Amino acid sequence: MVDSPDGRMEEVLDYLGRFPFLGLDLETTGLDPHRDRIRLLTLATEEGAITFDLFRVPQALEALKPLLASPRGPVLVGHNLKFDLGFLLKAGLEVEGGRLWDTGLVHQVLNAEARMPSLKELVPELDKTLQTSDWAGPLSQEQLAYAALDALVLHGLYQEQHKKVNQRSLGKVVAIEHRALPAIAWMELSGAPFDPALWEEAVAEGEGSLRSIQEALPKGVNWNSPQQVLRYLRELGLNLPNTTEETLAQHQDHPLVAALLRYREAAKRLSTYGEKWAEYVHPTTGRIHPSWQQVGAETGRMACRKPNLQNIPRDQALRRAFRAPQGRVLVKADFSQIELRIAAAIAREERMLRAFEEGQDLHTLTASLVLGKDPKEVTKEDRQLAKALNFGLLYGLGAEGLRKYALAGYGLRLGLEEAQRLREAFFRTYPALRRWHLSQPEGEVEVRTLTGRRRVTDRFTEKLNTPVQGTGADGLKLALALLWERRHQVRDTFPVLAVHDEVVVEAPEGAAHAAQDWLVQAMREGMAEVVGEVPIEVEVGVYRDWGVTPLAVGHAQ
DNA sequence: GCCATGCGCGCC
DNA sequence: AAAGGGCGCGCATGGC
Repeated sequence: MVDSPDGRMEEVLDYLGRFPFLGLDLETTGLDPHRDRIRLLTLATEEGAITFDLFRVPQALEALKPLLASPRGPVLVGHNLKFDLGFLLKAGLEVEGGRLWDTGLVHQVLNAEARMPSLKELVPELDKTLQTSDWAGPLSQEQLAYAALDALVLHGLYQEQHKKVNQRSLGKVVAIEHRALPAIAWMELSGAPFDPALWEEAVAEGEGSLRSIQEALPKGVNWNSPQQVLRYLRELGLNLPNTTEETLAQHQDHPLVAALLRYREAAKRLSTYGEKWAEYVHPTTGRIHPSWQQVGAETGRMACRKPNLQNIPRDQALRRAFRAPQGRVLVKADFSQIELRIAAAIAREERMLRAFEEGQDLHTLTASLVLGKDPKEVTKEDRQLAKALNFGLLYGLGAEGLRKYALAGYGLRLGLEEAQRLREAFFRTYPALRRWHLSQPEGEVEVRTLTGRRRVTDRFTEKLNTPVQGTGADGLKLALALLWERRHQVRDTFPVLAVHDEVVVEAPEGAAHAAQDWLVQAMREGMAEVVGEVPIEVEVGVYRDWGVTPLAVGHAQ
């Protein structure tokens, strides 16, 4: 326990610096790095733990900088390090990802799990009752022992996980996760800029349209209840299997069904994207700090919660509420058709690869090849159809599925035979895709992304989708990692959103150009590292807000 | 009142 | 031969 400033600090640091790895754990006065403070910082070696009481020795943090924040040094082992990094970052201590080992993330990578387990789940004998005790006042012996034990158990876990990572050849993936980790902590701490007044405007308009739609619907039925809707429609003589948009879309000619569809859209807007959002604005930063889940999907994709910023409607009225503060801008960049490129690389589909190399529009190409038209004669509708073919058939959609998918997703009505014919034409056009599908083994197998991320599944469609979606996630994480590692190339610039194939950063208006280059280079290099030979295209623009009000547009290949 | 589940739908 | 995949959240419902 280090609870008084004395001359031993240098000695202690010297001692700690000689170990290959250190368990790291913070006890804080709360969960919010913007409001709460670090009380204890524990570093554990296999010999024992040293706990610094930062209330009594605040200068210890500064003294620990050379040990914790230099690019080289002991591996820092912790559980859910995003939490600790948020507090350390807030305190001005920047840790490099190459030195980290997060037992939570590694467990998720080892088992392809979308949820991070608690440390208690990995070390059942651990007693967590003190975790939520009062860490602001005088500390009991039990509390001190708890802080030390938490850090100590990490050693055993690290050894165990390290072995499994090597056995399953997951070293590369684990490295990607650890390099991305500081960037994600950074993004969460920074938060997204949000203007509640603009949001409220959109909400008010939504309320108006909901009211007018409600007038077209009979009273006495809860239109939010699928059960009641189904019963009502049956009384009208419409016997439907369910009330999904896909089903209802086939009866749009019925005025009540049409009104119901409009009601659903308006109601969704107001329930999920309504008044509640004011609560998410942080009282001190004035921004929204969602919880980014680094391994949020079994494929390796990220997820986002409380609130989810990855499913904001594309409606400009809502997106413009994500608005940079005065004098600042948002730079938004996204990968163009990234999953198709990755699929083409994995399946070695020469025709697709050639099209990408020549800079062709793949949806137009598919339309022209499948429909036997000159590319110049491909209509907007043809291209829409090709989009449905490309995205649906790639991952194992059947003819019946294609019909529904084309109708629900693209508003296109196809007959079953027509769908069948298009499906066959698609696979004749891209024979390597067919071979890729046919080459999938039966039963439970492991599938991997191009970086080696692993998932075990027995489902055909997951065998196809996981390597593609997961490789995209790997490339995006490498891009985020590069932003962190190259953060000194820019000033006052940081990531605020990551949406699967899109990254948004915030920058001073005068530095927009530099921020754009920084972002585009990281995205190109990050993705290029995982896909190899396929060209990567990144579309980028500078805006006041989330892609609504442009200042300048650029293009980089 | 709390909690789990199913349905439905926003995004990629 | 056939099989899109991945999330989070709000509401309704039913059990306690």
